[in-house]
Amino acid sequence: MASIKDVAAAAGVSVATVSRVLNEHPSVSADARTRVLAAVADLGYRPNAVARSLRTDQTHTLGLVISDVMNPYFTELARSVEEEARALGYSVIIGNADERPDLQDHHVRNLLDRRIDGLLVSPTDGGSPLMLDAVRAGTPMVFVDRWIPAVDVPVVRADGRAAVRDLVAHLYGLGHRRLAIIAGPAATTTGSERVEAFRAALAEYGLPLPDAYTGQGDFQAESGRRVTEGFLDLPEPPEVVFAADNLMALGALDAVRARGLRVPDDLALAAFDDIPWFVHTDPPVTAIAQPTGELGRAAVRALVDRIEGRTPTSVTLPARLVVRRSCGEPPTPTPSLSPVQRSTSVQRSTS
Amino acid sequence: MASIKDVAAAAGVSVATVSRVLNEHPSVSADARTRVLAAVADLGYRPNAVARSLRTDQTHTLGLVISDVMNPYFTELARSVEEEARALGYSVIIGNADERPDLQDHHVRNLLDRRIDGLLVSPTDGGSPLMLDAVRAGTPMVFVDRWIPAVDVPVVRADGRAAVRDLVAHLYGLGHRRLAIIAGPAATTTGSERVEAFRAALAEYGLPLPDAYTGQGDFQAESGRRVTEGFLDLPEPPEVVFAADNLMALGALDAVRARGLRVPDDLALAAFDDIPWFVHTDPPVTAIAQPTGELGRAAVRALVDRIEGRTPTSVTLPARLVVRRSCGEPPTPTPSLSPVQRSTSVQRSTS
DNA sequence: CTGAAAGCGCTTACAG
DNA sequence: CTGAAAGCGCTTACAG
Repeated sequence: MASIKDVAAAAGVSVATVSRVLNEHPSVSADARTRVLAAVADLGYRPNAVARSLRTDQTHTLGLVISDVMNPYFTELARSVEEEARALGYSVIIGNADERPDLQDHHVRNLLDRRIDGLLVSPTDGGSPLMLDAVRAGTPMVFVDRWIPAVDVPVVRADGRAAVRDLVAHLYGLGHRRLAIIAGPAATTTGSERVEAFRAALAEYGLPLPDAYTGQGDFQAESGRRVTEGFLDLPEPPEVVFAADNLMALGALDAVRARGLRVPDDLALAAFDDIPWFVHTDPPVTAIAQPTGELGRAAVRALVDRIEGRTPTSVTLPARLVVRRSCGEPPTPTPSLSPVQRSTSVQRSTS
Repeated sequence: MASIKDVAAAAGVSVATVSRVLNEHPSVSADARTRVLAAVADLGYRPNAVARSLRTDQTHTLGLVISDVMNPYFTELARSVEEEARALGYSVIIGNADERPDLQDHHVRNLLDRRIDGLLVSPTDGGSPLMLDAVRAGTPMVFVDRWIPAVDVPVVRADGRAAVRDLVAHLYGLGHRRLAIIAGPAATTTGSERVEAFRAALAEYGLPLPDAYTGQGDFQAESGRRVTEGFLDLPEPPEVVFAADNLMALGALDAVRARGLRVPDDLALAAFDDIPWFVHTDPPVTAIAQPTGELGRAAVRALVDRIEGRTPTSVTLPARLVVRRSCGEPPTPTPSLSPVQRSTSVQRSTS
């Protein structure tokens, strides 16, 4: 592969001059520029980004460590992150932690070794020593979706509290009184926040959240299945289950179906995280939607601000309830033709 | 950040010795090794992968360019690629082409500039000059899923022909005679192969595939919707639509639902690519499943073989039909409890 | 406007 | 077993 030396030789100039035209440095004669450009085209020369990074100490690369790529929410997040980063001149390397702290550390270490300019992370746990060290060492970092308390890092996330309250109001209005939750790991902020918001909202209606109705999941489908089976085995099963993420909702759907029961007749279901497929499940799932794309973009902007010396700011965006059919909602005659706005933060889904 | 010089100074040895213990070179005295290791731990030293890459001319990194991350099939492929690569000591950088040739080129160029050791690609089109040049220049490359004919690059893919024939037999057996297809882009191998296989299978039953029943899609949901609407507007609409990928099937589902019609009663549906959600849609979708994880792993093994000087081999794995309910299949009393093996390559889905 | 030279952080023949 | 030195491909003050 041609190097800058080859180009210099072909153009009859020094490597310094080649470098200058490549980096659009103003002081290069028109003549030199033309000859260099011709040589570049001729040799099909492409600058070696590795060498450039070593010299300039910047890689123009962002690391993104997410908890689970197979989760459509995170896939969409990753997509919007890459888009915004590309628009700002950065590329991104994704590390998939699969909800495993050890894998998360593996990726953080790998990314750090590659000297990425900054790190976007949605922590799987409460924060490993490695991650804490990285922050302390001054690595530009921003948390997305999930965060680690007591660490001075900007966080970009959705606040689901209002939407959870809307959901509980919706369920109560539908006549449900025995509400259960499949919670995420308590070590994650989203895991604990969603149970707390749910519990608080229930309290507003004088409803309890007994331990038996609080299942411990891990944000993966299998745990949703397991917890739901436990609920169904109870002497008095709940009337509705709220899954703290879309994958656990999928597991819940599985569990109900496996017993030959039906949603919502035998057990109603609502989920945190809205995804395209929820429109097409049987029945369509009532869910809380996050402004995923906007979260990804805002997170990148914050990180790039930090990297480029500006002051990054934390961002909190609202989530909203999307009502469909999985909670025993009265059927809409022509669902696709009459979208009904229920309130500012509650909307009936179209299609 | 501490460099190898700092470690050398702290351990009272030369940088060469530090490098040797880091790379587990045998000829280092036990004493030197201990002192170096202590210094490394002390300083929290981590080798700079950028510098190492520049020097050794290898990045231990694989590039993966896929056509669409939001497509669950490719998400799963990416996941298995990363897993196998990690097991073999490589990391992977994913480029999402979003079915856009220009974006695909952007990523290929970016990856090449970063001097990745090898490239895994699922081409969006017939092959850009850039990609062809890369092959010619000797960049280790392997195609996954889709490939470019007339280019001497190993390809790892699934052969869907037998499964498509099984599908047509299944549909014929169900009484369907007017079968339509939502095809993928003709410029992609999977796009053209699936129509051809479908047409050939229909021919075996003396069934035609009229132009009106051949809709041109682009593997994205929106095109599935548009094509399906066209089918429904026909004086004599088809009885069943076969979508050449899961996203277009989703669009088809949308279109049918938007008209207040139902699958399979008004229009039956089958899809190429099986994904977890198809079990939970209304109705569960009959689909052709690829051995996605195995494809990803085999592709990585082929690429790493090529990189490390062994001879890579192309791999073709069979796809198989998974029968569910979207084609008017007779309902199974307890679907989850009685999985029925229909033939070696046709199975009735559990759950 | 241009080039010679230093240096980024490593690895690795070479000599001892 | 160990170190001095060269060199990977760039960028960038410095001098002219």
